[in-house]
Amino acid sequence: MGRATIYSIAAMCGVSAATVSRAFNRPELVSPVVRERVLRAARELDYQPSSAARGLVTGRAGMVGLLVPDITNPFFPLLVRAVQRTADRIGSALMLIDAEESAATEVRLVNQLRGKVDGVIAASPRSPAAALREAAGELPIVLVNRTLREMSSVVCDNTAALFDAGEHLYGLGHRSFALLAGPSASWAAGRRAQAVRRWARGRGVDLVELGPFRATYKGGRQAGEALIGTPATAAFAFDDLMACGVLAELAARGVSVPGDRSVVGCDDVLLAQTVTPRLTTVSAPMDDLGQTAMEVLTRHIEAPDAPPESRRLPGVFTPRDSTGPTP
Amino acid sequence: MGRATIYSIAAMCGVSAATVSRAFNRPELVSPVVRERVLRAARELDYQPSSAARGLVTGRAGMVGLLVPDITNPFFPLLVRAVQRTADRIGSALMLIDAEESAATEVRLVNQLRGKVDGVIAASPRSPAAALREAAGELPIVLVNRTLREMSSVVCDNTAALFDAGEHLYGLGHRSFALLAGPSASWAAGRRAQAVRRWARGRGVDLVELGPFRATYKGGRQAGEALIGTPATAAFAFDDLMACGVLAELAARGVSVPGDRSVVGCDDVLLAQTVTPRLTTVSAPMDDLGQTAMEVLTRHIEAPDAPPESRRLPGVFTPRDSTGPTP
DNA sequence: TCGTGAAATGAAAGCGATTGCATGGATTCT
DNA sequence: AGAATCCATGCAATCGCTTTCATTTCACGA
Repeated sequence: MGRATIYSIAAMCGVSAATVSRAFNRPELVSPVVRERVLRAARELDYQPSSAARGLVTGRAGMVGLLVPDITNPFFPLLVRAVQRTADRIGSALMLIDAEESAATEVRLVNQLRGKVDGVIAASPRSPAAALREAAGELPIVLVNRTLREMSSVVCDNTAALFDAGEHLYGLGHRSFALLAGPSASWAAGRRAQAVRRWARGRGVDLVELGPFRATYKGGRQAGEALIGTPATAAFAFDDLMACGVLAELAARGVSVPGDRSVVGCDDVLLAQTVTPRLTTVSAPMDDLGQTAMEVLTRHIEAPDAPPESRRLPGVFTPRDSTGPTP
Repeated sequence: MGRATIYSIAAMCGVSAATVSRAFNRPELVSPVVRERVLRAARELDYQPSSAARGLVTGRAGMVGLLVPDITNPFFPLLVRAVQRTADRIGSALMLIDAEESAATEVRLVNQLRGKVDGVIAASPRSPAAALREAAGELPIVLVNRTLREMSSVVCDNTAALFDAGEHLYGLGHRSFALLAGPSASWAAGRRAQAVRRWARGRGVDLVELGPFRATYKGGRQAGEALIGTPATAAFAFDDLMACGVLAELAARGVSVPGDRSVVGCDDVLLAQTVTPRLTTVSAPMDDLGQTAMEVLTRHIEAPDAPPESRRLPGVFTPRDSTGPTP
C-alpha cells in the first residue's frame, strides 16, 4: 500500500485529480463543499504531496541551499537558524552544504546543486570570484558577508560599530592600539581592518598591525603572543574566536584582561558571552542577516532577471568585560 | 533555452534517451564508444540530471533529513559535518531541520518531511516516543543519542570513559564527588548519571547529586553555585557547555580550577579546548557517530523492513587541565 | 546455411503532480 | 424565452527520467 496520491483522494471523493490539486493550490476555484471534502479526505489518508512530482512540473524544487565554509565555526549555526526559519515560513526547505573550508569543495558542491535547489545563499564563500559568477549564471545566488559586482549580497557593516568601539576605548584612556588581522582571503577581514585604520587615523592614535592570523582559536593564541611584544594597550581582534584565543594566551602569560590590556572581538557568537572575561564585541544582527538574505533570494527566484541587490546591515557595539581603563 | 535534458543529449548523439539514461546509470549496458560520446556531450552541455524527474520515477529523493533540537548547541555542527560527508559520498544531499528546541516543531517538521527525503536521522530528539514511533512507520528513522525499543539508533556510550574519568580523579586523591545532572528529559543525561553513580558506588566514594540543570552555559553557572555549597572536590558535569558555566562561576567566585576543585565535562566540543583551563572531558567520536548513523539509515532505506539495529560507540576519556590533585 | 543466444539499442509506459482548454449547467441579461 | 456569461469541474498533455519489453544485429556452433 503506497502513499496516498491526488488520485486516491480523487477516487475517494468522486472528483477528478485536477480538482484535488486545485483544492490545495487554488482553493478559490473549487466549490466550498468539494474543497472541504477533499481536504478532509487528504487528512484522513495522511496525504503528503510528492515534491518530486510537483517540482517536475512547476520547475521549482521548494528548496534552497545554504553554503557555509565551515559549519563548526560558531558564527554559522546562528545564520543557519535564521535562514531556516525564514525559508520554512515561505514553504521552502533548507539544504545545508558544508564546504569544510575548501574552495574546491565549495565549487563542486554548488555545481551539483543545480536542479536540486531553487537558489543558494553562499555565506562567506571562499570560492574565487569567477567560479561564483559562473554559478550565478545558472542559479540565483545571494552572497552573505562578501560582495561582488553584479551579484546580490547581504553584508554586515561593522564600520560604525568599530568606530564606537574605538571611541569607547579612547574614552577609557587608551592611546595605543593593535589590529589583529584576519585571513587575507576574507572579505570581512579587509573591511574590518579598513574601518579600524580609518578610525585610528581620524583619532590620531597609534595603531600597529599584526597578522594576518587564521580565524581560529589557535590563530588567536598566536595573535596574543604577538600582541604582548607591542606597546598597544588595546587590541581589535578579527573575530570572537580569535579574540578568545588572545584572551587565553594573555591569561596563560599572566597578563590581565581588562586590567593590563583590553580586547574587542567581532560577531558576538555564543562563545563571546561565555568566556571569562565576557568579550566586548560587535554584535552582528544574525536574524536580520539570515532573513534578509532569504528575502533577496526569494525575489531572485521569482524574478530571475531582477537586478542584483546589495543590502548592508549595521553591527552594533556591545561593551562587556574585556575592555577597561588603561593601567 | 532551458537546461539540457537527456533528450538534448540524445539528439546530439543520435541515440535514444534510454541509451543516455543507461550511459549514466548502467554504463555496462551501453557500448564503450556510445558511452563515451554521451558523456562527452553531457559535459559539453553542462548537463545536470533533474532530481525531481529521477525522484519521481525511482521513488527516491536522494536526500536525507537531519533533525537537530538546537543547531546553536556546539555539539551538533560536528555531527552535521560527519553526516553530510557520509551522505555526500553515497550521493545524497542533506536537508537540515533545526527544531529550535521545541518538541512540537520537531513533530511538525518531521511530518512535512515525508515525500521530500528518503529517511531521517533524528539527533537527540525531544519528541515524545509515540510521535517518533508513528513517524517511523512512514519513513526510515535512525535515532542518535537516544534509544527506543524497535527503532534503530546510534548512541555514544560514555560509561567506560566516565569510569576512566573517575579513576583518574581517584588517582589524584579525590574522595568526594558531585554529579551535576543534565535535563531529566535527556536520555543521555540519564545514562551518564547512571554511569557515574555506578562508578562511585563501586569505588566506595561520596557522591552528591545536584540538579537537574539546563544543558546550557547558564545552567552551568547555577550548577557551579550549587557545587560551592558542597564538600565535593571534583564534579562531573552533564556536558561541556555546562562545565564551562561551572568553570566561569567558580572563577567568578575566586575558586581555582584545578587548584581547589576539579571539573570534568562530556562531549568534547570545540569550546572544551578553548576555555581556560582546557576542559578534561569525555570525547564523543562524532565522525563515527555521524557515519554510522548514515550507514544504518542507508540500510533501512534500501531494505525498508530490515530489523531495527542499535549501535553503540564508546566515548574516550580525555584528560586536560581542569582536573588536578586534591588541594 | 540456418538456428540460437547474447549484446546493444529503441519504443513507450509510467511516476504524481499542474494547468490550459473544453464542457456542461446554472445564472443573468435583454 | 433565447443568448450571453460564469462557475465548477473534467480531460489530457506535460515535466524529465527510468525501466520493461521488444527489436535488431551479430557471432557462433551445428
